Amino acid sequence: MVKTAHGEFQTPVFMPVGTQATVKTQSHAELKELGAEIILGNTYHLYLRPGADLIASAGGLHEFSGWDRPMLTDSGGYQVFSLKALNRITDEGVEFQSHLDGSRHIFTPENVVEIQRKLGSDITMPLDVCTEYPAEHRKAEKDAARTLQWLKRAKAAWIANPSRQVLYGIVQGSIYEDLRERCLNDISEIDFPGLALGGLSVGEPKEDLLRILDFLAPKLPPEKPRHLLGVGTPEDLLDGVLYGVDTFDCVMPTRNARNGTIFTRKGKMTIKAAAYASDFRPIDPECGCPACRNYTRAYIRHMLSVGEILGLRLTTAHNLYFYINLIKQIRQAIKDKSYKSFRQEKLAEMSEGSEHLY
RNA sequence: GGAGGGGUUCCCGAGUGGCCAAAGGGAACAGACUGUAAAUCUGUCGGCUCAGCCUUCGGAGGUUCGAAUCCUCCCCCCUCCA
Repeated sequence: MVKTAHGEFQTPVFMPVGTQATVKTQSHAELKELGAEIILGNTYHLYLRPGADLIASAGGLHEFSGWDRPMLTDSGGYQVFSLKALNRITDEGVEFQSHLDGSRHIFTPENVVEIQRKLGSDITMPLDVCTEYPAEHRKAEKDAARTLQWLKRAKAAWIANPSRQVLYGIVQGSIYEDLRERCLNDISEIDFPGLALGGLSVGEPKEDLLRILDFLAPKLPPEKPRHLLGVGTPEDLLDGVLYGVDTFDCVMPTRNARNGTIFTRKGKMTIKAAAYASDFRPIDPECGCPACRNYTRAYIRHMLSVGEILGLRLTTAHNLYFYINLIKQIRQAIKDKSYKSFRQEKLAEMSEGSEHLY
């Protein structure tokens, strides 16, 4: 259980990504119905539009958007990675050009704290350098050292003007155990209330992700919540929990939904496939989501192929329901002290293939 | 009846003697997507025994070393005039 200024949420939890203060295609009422307890917004995107001051003048993100449950904002560190062609990193911070109009901006550890203060999110992330994959040890080391300096400055900025918001630390270090360990040790001296693991699932082999999680898990402070940034697939969630991850965020369920990939208990289903054109059954007869309760595969496929918005809404609702429900089942299994066998069963079921849903 | 324009690979549409199995777009099909520049992107898209061959640009015939492109006749569509 994690408490925030806007209520509490249970862990482990999956938070849908709502970059621009909206989880694409879903209303807040719908998100709640799907069981979303916390959502994520993005500092970089909201800073550019509509602007932190405007959101502050509305009273913060919660007032602005109408979402009254907890909210986490990512720092823009990921955009340093995903929009790297548009920015330049220095010790001071990141000089970047807006992907919208090319205008120049500077993000520093300090002003990213300040911007998020204006946004009023409950959990905030410091500016970090998300190391790309593959990266040589030297490069990863440099990024990690810079991230650490930025974390110290971010923490100092927060202390200078404390708030009810919490500021997490972020562990970088790419796929190198020595760097991950050094990051963790250095960060522990700064005393963050929660820790995020960054720079994972950025293209590295799955075994590297698991190796790093396995390596870090016993070294992480047990009393502090652990967030696994940007991860992942349903299988990743099952694995992450094994290593004590408390919170996850990922665009996968929402983005893949819009692109026609549906997640089911028996694995992925590409609903746009011709095979479903005249399949008048629900996606999954055992799923309780709004799409499965009321619509057929053929109809959902039709909605997507003709470009109707309802198709995007239905697949998004299904995937979020699937992720959130999976997490709920995980919580129950943990309560029942049967998580390891639960995980094995789930992984086995997911590998069967969606053609075995009936 | 007269004048003009046009029929191209599933659709739209470029191509007016060789570099054309034929631009581009769409559709279709397959794949990708992990702190969202994403309702996006990539690939395939006549057939085969696939570095080659065969069939194809309304139909038939002809000119030419070579034709979707030139000529003749025919069929169909559109616009304007009567």
